[in-house]
Parts: sequence; structure tokens; C-alpha cells
Amino acid sequence: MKQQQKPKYKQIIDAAVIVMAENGYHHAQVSKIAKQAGVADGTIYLYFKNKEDILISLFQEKMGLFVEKIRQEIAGKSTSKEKLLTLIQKHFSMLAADHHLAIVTQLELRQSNKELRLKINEVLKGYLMVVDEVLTVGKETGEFRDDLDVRLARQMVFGTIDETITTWVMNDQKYDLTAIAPRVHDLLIKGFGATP
Amino acid sequence: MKQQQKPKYKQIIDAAVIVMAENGYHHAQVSKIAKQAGVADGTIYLYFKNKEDILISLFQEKMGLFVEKIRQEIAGKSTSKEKLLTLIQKHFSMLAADHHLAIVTQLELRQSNKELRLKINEVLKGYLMVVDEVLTVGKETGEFRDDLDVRLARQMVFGTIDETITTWVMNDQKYDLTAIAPRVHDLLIKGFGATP
Amino acid sequence: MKQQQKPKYKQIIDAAVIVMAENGYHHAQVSKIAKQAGVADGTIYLYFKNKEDILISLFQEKMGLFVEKIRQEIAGKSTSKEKLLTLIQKHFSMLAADHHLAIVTQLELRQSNKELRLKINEVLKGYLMVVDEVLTVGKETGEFRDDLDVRLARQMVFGTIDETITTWVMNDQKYDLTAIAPRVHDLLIKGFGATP
Amino acid sequence: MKQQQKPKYKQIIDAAVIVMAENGYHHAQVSKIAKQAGVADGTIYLYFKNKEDILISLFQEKMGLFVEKIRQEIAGKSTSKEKLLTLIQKHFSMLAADHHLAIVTQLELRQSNKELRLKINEVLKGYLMVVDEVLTVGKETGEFRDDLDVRLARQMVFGTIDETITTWVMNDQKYDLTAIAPRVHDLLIKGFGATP
DNA sequence: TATGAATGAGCCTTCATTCAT
DNA sequence: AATGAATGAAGGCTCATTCAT
Repeated sequence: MKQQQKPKYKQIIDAAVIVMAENGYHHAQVSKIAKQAGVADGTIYLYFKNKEDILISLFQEKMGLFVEKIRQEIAGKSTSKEKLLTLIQKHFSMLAADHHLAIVTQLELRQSNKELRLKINEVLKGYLMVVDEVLTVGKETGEFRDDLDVRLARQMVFGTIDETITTWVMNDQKYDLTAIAPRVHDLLIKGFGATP
Repeated sequence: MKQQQKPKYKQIIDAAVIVMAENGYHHAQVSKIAKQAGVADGTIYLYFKNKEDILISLFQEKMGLFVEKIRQEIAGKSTSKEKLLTLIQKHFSMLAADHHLAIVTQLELRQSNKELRLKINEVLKGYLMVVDEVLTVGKETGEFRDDLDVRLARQMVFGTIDETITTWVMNDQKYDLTAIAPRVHDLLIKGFGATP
Repeated sequence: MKQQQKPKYKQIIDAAVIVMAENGYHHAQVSKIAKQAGVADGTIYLYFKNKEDILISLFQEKMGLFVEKIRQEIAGKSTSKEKLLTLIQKHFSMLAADHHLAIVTQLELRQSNKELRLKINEVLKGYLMVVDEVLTVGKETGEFRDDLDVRLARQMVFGTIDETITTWVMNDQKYDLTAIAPRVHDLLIKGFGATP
Repeated sequence: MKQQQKPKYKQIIDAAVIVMAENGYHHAQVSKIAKQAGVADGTIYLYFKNKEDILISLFQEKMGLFVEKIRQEIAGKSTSKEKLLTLIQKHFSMLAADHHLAIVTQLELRQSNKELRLKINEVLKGYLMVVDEVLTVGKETGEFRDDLDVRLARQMVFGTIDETITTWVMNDQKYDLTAIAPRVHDLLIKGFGATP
């Protein structure tokens, strides 16, 4: 189980994802995470303040990569429609590529207490800001409706994506999530006042 | 605290809603619920198999009322668009009218473990079926697009409604949720291929 | 190990004395105390707030009896000299009669942290007040020196008694502690200005 | 924090006194002592067998100085009464001059476990022997009572001194401890059969 | 039906000590 | 001699559930 090459910080976070996906949030004991990471229990506390800190860091680390990757991909697209499609595709494909992470973000981390969830929401804001930017630019360029309520639209984008992924995870990831992206995009876009 | 007139079953469920809203999922001990309901701890187990059973029953009871009320209201509307608007309005207004219940459904019950959430999803299916019916009829009558993916559209409806309410609850229910319903409806409808 | 007749509160305190005397302060786990008392671990927490509360209660309970018994015995004596002798004798005899308690008060409880020791000192004040009263009355009746510094004298009384008992406990209670009382009394009294 | 000139052995002991006085026995971790001493954790173990060894060495080192200083001072006095007064004065003044050490000897080191305290008592014997010598000589020269029980008297001397200092430390060293020495001496002496 | 005292399994975190460098 | 990252054992407390009354 030893993964000597990775720095211990990432090693522990990756272990936490696996343990939580396989055992569930409430059975993800620190000792299990340590064993999975190939370190002693005490070593965890050289890198994290406490158990909660592991989970927040996990979310920050992964969601940070998410936002970064999505920003990169989006930058290469010219229209807002394309940017939104890319965002959905990337979001879907990254979770489809990491089954464990999908379970953790869609099911397990939601079981955390209100305090932890508030901190997770802080991290989420970075993602929501990307959505807001795409929508705002789309309004300015005339791709999206002039009277589009950006906040509501963002809730629709995020709510739809989230619900779609959760449904997919709950169905044991049986179908191809990435393939659905264009249809989700289509549904959203047409609501945004685009002409077909 | 005694509520002698109500049968103990409902008495306990109502107590659970209050205790969970005020203390959070993880601090909603059976003993607290019992005290709030004005019965002894042991009495709970004469009406419910275990703690999980209280929560599922709570959800069933409340969501059952939800679906019933929504079905009634919808029945009086002629077009699918109106039905959908009514569904959203009713959903919003019922939660806006019961702050405790809103907190419980949007925040607290999500902290339950995977198994409980799967059971809750079973209960939710009744609600989703109503949405499906509205969408399907809308397709048949030509109000909605011919090529509408009902399952995806339903996820969009539910995901958007859910995200909107959760955002509202997390913002301490500061603004008028019911007032937003028409705009949410508008966003959704236009995505469904309706002509303005 | 069951002692059904005693109320559980006293049952647990007595168990704590035994466990602490036999295992030492730092090895007096709650689970050991529970087993000794013949109750479940959780039952402890129906009668005490936490582990510290057991120890404070133990000290209050025992020291309360101490002060009460000593007050009773002293009341029957006419002179302050006799009262002081009685106090020493009773203190010695009560600890000589309960080896476990002697170990706990002289050795184990001193290992508690500063916070707990401050609370224990609060309880001790009741005992010190009895000493003060005896000394003050003795001054007024002329049995003790007019210029006696009551606070210093009280420290001498308590310090001497305490050191004597601790030495005796550390020597495994090999000799007859009670037999020493008159000589300790003699040493103290003559220092208080008594004429031989 | 580096104290390059002092040999590391003393450097660590002095650090232990400061850390223990400022943080308390139970928060005086080896790592804190190492940081205060300006050395690495592991270095401690090049000079001391284990943590207990630091504390015993601390006590030996400091108490050794104590006994030595007191012996020196006493040697210059002719009568046993003067010797006893000097002993008390020196004991008081040395602790009054080192607040940290006073806290450590009177409060913190008492929290150590029974084994450590037994070893500390071994060290204390050197001090008690000095007291015994003073008392024995005093008996021989006729300054103290013929029938004085030296062991009891020693317990009274030590118990009174100890209790007096502890009370002073617990009162945050508010008053002048050294000034009390003559009155403590007076109380003790008169109890030893001296004629005023 | 109703009670509520009693049960006991389960886990995060600290810190003295080691050892490869 | 010196370092400091890594180790891993150990225990107080909560709370869902039971059962004698």
C-alpha cells in the first residue's frame, strides 16, 4: 500500500477519498485512512489539524483542480455557449474518470455537519464564480438573453449538473455520463434565450 | 409541551422536525425528540422500529402531503405550463410556510447515511412521477418540445428547484422565495422549447 | 462485584477509591471504575458529569464526612487543647481505618491537575475552618498564646498532620498511626505557648 | 532562545523548569522543553534516559544546590536555634528568588506519578538529614527537649515549611515569604521545648 | 400502553520515544 | 553529536436501544 513517491499530504488525501468512497462518510475512521495511506495514525496529524481538516483539504484540493482545469479548457473556447458546454463536459468527464471521487463529492461529503458544509460551500464559490462569468459574458455578447437573472441561471446550471451527476452515481454509474453533456447543455441553453 | 389531542405517531414526527431543525441532524437524539413530544424514550419504540424509521416516516408523511397538495392544485390547471408553474409555486410556498421543515429537508436530512438517503429517494419518486406526468403530457399536447428528454428535463426541474430552495435556506430565508417562482418557471419553460 | 443495596452514586465513589488506590491516579480508567462498581461504563455518566466530577465528588463526600465527624467529636470536648488532640486523633484514625482512602488522599489525588486541585482546595477550606476555630477560641480562653498567628499556626497544624500521614502511607502504613497522635499534639501545643 | 555557553545538560534542565512553570506538568511536553532549550527533540535523549529522568535530574540538581547552600550557611552558626532559623530563611529566600522553581517544586512536580515521587523522596532525604542533624545536636546541647522525637519533629519542620510555601505559591506569591521565616521558626522552636 | 434507568460499542487525538541521515 | 519526521498505544464519552416494572 506504500506510495513513497507522492508527498505524504497528497498521499493522505487520496487515501481519504478511497476510504470514504468504500466505507462511507461515517465509517471513514482516521485509522483506516492512515492504513490506506501507508502511514501511522499519528502521521496524519503532522499534515492535518484534525479529521475535519482532511476533508476540507480534500475538497479544496480536488475542487481547486476542477476549477483550474475547467478555466483552462474554457479559455480556449470563443463563444459562451461553447464555454458552458465545455464546463459541463469537463465536470462530467472528470467525475466519470474518478468513480471514488464522484461518490465522495455527490454522496459522502454531504453527510458532513453544517459547519463543514459551510466551509465546503466557501470552496464551491470559486466554481460558481466561473459559471457566473460565463453567463455574464454571454449576456454582454448577446448570446444569452438580455434579461437573464444570472443568479437564478447559475442555480439552474449548478442544480441541474449536480442532480444529473447524483442520479448517475445513485444508479451505480451504469450509463455514460459524459455522453449526456450535450443534451444537458442544450436544455440549459435554450432556456437562456438562445435561438436554435 | 404535551399535545394530547394528536395521535402519538404524528406527535413524534412533528417533534422530530422541530428538534432536528433547531439542533441539527447529529444532535437530534431520540431522547430530545421524546422530550419534545412529551413522551418517554421507550414510547418512541412502540410507534417506530428505530430512529431511522422516524426520519423515513417523517419524510414520507410530509412528502406525501406535498405530492397530494400539488396534485390537487395541478388538477385545476388546464395547460402543462400552468401545471408546472403551480408545482413550483406550491413547492416554494409550502416550504416558505414551514421554516423548520425547510431546514430539515434541505440541510439536515442530507446528513443521513447512504442507506437512509436511498430510502428517502424511494419516497421522492412519487414527486418525480408528478413532474414526469406534467412533462409527458406537455410533450403530447405540443406545449413542450417533441424531442424533450423527459428524464433529463425532470432532473433539471428538480435540480433547479432544489438548488434554489437550498440557497434560500442557507441565506437564512432572507428573501421571498415564493416571489421567485415565476422566474424559475420562465427559465425552465423556455428551455423546454416553448415559444415566448 | 455487585453491591445492589447501596445507591449507585456511593457505589461508584467507593469503586473509584478502590481502583485509584490499587492502580494509581493515572491508571484509574472510567471503565475500571465501572467494572469495580458493577455497572456499565455509560451508567457512570448518569451520576457524574465526567471523570473529574467523580474525583471531586469523591473528595467532597469523604472530606465532608471527615469534617462532620470531627466537628461532632470536638463538640464534646471542653478545652481547646482537647479539641485539637481529638481532631488529630480522629483524622489519623479515620485514615488508618481506610487504607485505600489514605492512599488516595495522600498520594493519588495530588497527581491531579492544577484545576482539579484548586477545586479540592475549596473543599479543604471547610476543614481548615475547623482548625481556625479551635485556635481562635484557644487564644480567647488563654489556653494558647495571645500573640499566636492563627494563619501560620493553622499551616503548621495542617502541614504537620499531612506530612505525618504521608510519611506513614509511604512507609506502607507499617506502624500504628493513631498511636502517634498524642506526640504530634504535644509538639504542636507546646509551640502554641502552652505551659508543660 | 539559544544558550550556547551552558553545557546542554543544564540547558535542558533549566528549560524544563521554565516550561513546566509556565505550562504545568501535564503540558510540559518533551518537544516544548527541547524548543525552549534550543535543541532538537532527539538531542534530549543523548543527555537523559527518558522524560522522567529529566525531572528527577532537575530535582536532584536543584535540591542538591539547596542542601549545599543550606549546609554552608548553617556551618557559620553556633547554636541549633540559629541553624534552624537559617535553614528556614534560606529555604524561603531561595524559592522566593526563583518563582519558576517555586511553582515547579510546590505544585507541578507533585502531579508526577507515585514512582517518580518515590524517587524524588530519595533525593529529599539529603535535606531531611540536615534537619535531623540540627535537631539531634540541639538535643545534645540541651537547646531542645531531652525527650524530643526527632523523626516527628523533622516531619513537623518539613510539613510546616512545605505547607507555608505551598500556601504562598497558591496565593500567587503575593506577600513576602522571607519575612515570615522568624515567626515560623518561633512557632517551631517553642514546640521543641525551648524556653523563651 | 407507557416508562426511563441501564447498557456498551465505538473512535479521535496526543506525545514520549526511535532511528535513518 | 545532532536532527526531526515518523511512530502507535491508549481512553473518555455519547446515545440508540432494551426491558423490568
